[in-house]
Amino acid sequence: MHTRRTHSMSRYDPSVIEPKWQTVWEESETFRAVRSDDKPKYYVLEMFPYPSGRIHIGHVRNYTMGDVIARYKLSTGHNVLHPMGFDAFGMPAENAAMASGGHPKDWTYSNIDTMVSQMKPLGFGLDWSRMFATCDPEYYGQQQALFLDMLEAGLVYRKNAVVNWDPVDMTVLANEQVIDGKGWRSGAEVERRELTQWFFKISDMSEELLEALDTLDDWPAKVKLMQANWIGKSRGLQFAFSTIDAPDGFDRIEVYTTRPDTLMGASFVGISPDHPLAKHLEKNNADLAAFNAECRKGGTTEEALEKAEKRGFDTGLRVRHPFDTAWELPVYVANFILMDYGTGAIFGCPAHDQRDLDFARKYELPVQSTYVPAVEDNAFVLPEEGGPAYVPPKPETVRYVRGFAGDEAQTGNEGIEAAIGFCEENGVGHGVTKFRLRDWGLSRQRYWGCPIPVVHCDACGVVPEKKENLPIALPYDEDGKAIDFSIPGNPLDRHPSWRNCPCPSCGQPAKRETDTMDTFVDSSWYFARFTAPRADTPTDIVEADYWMNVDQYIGGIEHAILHLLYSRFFARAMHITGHLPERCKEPFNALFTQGMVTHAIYKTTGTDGRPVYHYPEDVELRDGKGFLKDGTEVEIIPSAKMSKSKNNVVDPVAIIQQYGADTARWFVLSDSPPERDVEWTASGAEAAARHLGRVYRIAAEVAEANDAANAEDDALLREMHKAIHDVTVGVESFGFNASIARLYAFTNALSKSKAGSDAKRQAAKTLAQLMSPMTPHLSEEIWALLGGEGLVANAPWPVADEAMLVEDTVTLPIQVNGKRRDEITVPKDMDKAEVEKLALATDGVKRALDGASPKKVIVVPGRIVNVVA
RNA sequence: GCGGGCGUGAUGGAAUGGUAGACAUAUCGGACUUAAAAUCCGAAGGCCCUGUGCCGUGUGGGUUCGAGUCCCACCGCCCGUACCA
Repeated sequence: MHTRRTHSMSRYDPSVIEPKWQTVWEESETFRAVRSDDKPKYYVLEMFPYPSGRIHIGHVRNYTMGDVIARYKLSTGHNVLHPMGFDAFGMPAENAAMASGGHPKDWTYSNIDTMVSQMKPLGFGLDWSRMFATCDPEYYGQQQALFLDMLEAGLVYRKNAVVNWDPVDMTVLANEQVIDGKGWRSGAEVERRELTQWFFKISDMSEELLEALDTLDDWPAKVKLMQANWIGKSRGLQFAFSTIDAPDGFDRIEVYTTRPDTLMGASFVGISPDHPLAKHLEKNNADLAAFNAECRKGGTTEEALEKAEKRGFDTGLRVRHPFDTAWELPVYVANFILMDYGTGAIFGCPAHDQRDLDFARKYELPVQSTYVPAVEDNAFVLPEEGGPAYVPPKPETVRYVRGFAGDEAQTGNEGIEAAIGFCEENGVGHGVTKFRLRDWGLSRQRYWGCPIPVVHCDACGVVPEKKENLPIALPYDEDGKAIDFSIPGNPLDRHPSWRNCPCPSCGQPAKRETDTMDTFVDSSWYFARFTAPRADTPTDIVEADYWMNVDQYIGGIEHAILHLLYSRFFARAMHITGHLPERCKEPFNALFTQGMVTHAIYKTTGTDGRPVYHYPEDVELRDGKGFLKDGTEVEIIPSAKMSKSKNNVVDPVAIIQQYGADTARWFVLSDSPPERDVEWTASGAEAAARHLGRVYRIAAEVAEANDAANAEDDALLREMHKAIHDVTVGVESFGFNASIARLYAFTNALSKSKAGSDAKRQAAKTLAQLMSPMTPHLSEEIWALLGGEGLVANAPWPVADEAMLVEDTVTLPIQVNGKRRDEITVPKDMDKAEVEKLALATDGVKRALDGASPKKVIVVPGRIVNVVA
C-alpha cells in the first residue's frame, strides 16, 4: 500500500494537486444537478456577478461562501443545485464602448470569458452546464414573453415620470451620472423632465409584500426591517382644504397627513413644484415659473431633494381651515414636497415638525403647539417660545392642548385615531392607509438592455408584440454599418431599420418601442431560470416545482431593498402568470447578507479637473502616503466598497497563482466574520499557505506512522468529536471564521498528540473532511492518501458522538461583586449548596470578603459563581 | 435629510447576559543550521506604588448579583435612498 515514500509526498504543491482534482470532479460530474427523488434537494445561490472585466477578491469571498454551503450540503446527503451566470446588461458596457470604441456585446462576452477562466481554477462546485448571461437572446427573449404575460395580467402600465435630463447632450442620465447636480460628461446643470414610461404595479402588492416579511424566518431581521420601512405603511387622514378665489378646477387642495392630531396647529399649506396647481399658477406668474424651474434643476434622487436647502414661494393663494372658516392659511410651493408621495400637498405644523418649523421661521409663519409633554419638565421650551419642534414618537404619552380628544394624557397614536374619528364625524376627510412604495419604473432610454416587446401603431396605439416573434433581439449594427456609441442617446432611436415593423394587430407599418428594461428586471427572475435554463418557456414548471425555492441565497447587504423586493414581486407575478407554483411566492427561504470587501481609493486630479483613480498595484505606500511610479502623490480615500469605477479593486489571480486556490479560499474565509465588511489586505496569505502545507505534512506523517493504540487515543478522539461538533455548527451558521479557528486548534492537537496510528489516521481523515468545504483540493489529496473511500466531496459528513463531548468536571470562576477572584474545579453535576460552600472557602473569596459575610451567593450551574458582598 | 448597520490588543477577530482578547497575523526570544529559509518550542492588552494590585470592548449615562452583549443619548464610519449593479 505504502509504496510512495514520505519524502516524495512531503511537499504540498497546489499547482499539481488542484488541476488534478478539478478534472476528477468534472469527469465524474460531481456537481451536475439532476432531478432525483432519492435525496432531498438543496438549492444554494450566490447573487450572480456583473461581468465588469476581471474577478475581484469580493467575488472570491462571495462564491467561496456559497461553495462551502454547497459542498457541505452535498456531503450531508442533499441533491444540490449550485449554478452560476452573469448579470450582463447595463451601463458599463455602453460606457466602455463610448470611451474606447468597440461594441457592448463584444466587451461583455469577452469579459465573461475572462471571468469564467478566472473562476474555474478556484474549484467551485458549480453546475457550469446551466450557465447563462442575461444578455443571451435565449434569456431575454423569455423575459420578453414574461413581460407580455404580465402586461396581459394587468401588472404593467404606462404613465409619466421624471428623469434626469442633460440639456447639452440631450439625453437621459442615470442618477450615477449626475454629479453635484451636473451631467458627468457635459457638465451642464441637470434638469428634471417628464417622459412616458413603463411601470410594474408593485404598489398593488404593498400590503402583501409587507405582511409576508413575517414569514421569512431565515432572513436577517435588519433586511426585513429595511424592507418594511421602505414599503412604509402609514395610517393617516386625507382631506381637502377649500381654496379662496382660486383658478377654475382648483377649488380644493387634497392633502394627506400622518399627524391629523396636529391639524389645530396648522400654519401653512405646501404643494410640490410638480403639483397641477403649481403648474397652472406658473403660467401667469413669471416669478413662480422661475422658482419652479429652479426647483426642477438638479438630480432626482431622494437624497438630493431632501438635503437641498428648504425653500418656498408664497403663491398668494389662501385656503380656509376646515374647522374654522375665518382661519386662513397661505399656500406655498415648497421644494421639499414630493409629487410621488401622498397627494403632493401637505399642511405644515411647525410646532411638531422640525422641517416645518425651520420653514415657518424663515417665512415668518405662526407656530402653535397642539400637545405638550405629559409630565412637567422645566427644561422644555415651547416651539412658539423659541424651542425646537416637539416630535415625540407616536407611542409616547403626551397631553393635548389643542387636540380632538380631551385633556387627559394619551399616546400620539390615540390622539391620531381620535382626530381621524372627529374629522370623519364632521365630514372632514377620512382615515386612509397609504404606502411609501412606488410603482417600479422599468423603462430605460438605453441600448444595452432587454428591448420592451411592444409596437407603437398610429391606428392601434400601443400593441404587444406576438410571442412567436420573440426574441425581439438587439440589432448588432445599423444595417451593416457599425453603431456609433460615442453619440449621446439611445442608438435604437436613430437606427435606420430596426424600429420599423408591421403592427402585430393591423399589419400596417409601425414603430418598435425603443426603451429597454431596467437591469433589475433581468436579475428578478434568473434564480427561477436556473432550474431550467434552456427551456423554451420562461420556466419549466416541473423543474421549477422540484428545485424551487432557493434554499440559501447569499449576497451583499447593498441589495437589501431593491433587488430583493423586486424579486419577491416577480415571484408573485410569475405565479399569477403561471410560471411558478404558488408556494414560490417567497422565492428565497433563507438569506445571508455578506459584508463588502473594501479598499482605499487612490485619487489624483486630471488636467481637465476630473478625478483620476489608480489601481492599488500602481501605488506605492510610504509613511501613510501614497505615490505613483513617477513620484506623484495620490490622495488616499480611506475605505470604500470595491468598485470598478473607482479602480480600487484587488485582483485575486496573483494570489491564486502564487499559493493556489485552496489558500485563497481558506484565507478569505479565515479572518473575518462573513457578514462584516473587510478592508482587504493580502498580508497573511502566505501564512495561510504555510498552514495548509503543514496540514498536508501532518497527514503524510500520519499515513506513514505505525504506533500502537495507547492511553492518548481517547483524548485525541474527544478533541476530534468536539471539532466535528464546533465546525459543523460554524458552517451551518455562517461562522466560517470560527470553524477555521476550531480547525487550527484541532490541527495543533493532532500535531502534538502521542496517540496510536489508528486514532491519528481517523483524526486526520476527519480533519480533511471538515476542511473539505473550504479547501476541497487539499482534502481530496489527504483523503486519498489516507485510503478514504471515493471522493471526500461525496463522503458522508462526520457526526459528533454526543457521549464524547461531555466533560466530567467543570472549572467554575468565582466572582466577588462581579470581579473574578478565584476558581474551583468540581464534578459537572455537583449541587448548588455544595458549590457555594466550596466557593466561599477559596482563598480569593476569603481575601476579598476580608471577614465580612456575603449578602447573597449566585450559583449558575456549570458556568459561574458570584458572591455579593 | 431619512431608513438600516457597525465600533474589542500593533492587526484580523473570539466571547447562549457569566473567567474579555479564543484562533490567527505581525513582533520578540529559544531550538535546529556553517548561515539563511523552512520547521519545531515559547512569550506577549495597558498601567504603576510589582500587589495575586488597578484600569480596560468609541464617549457619557442607565438596567442587572454580573454588561463587549440589553436600554437611552452622543461621536465616528459603512450601506441604501427607487436610472450603478
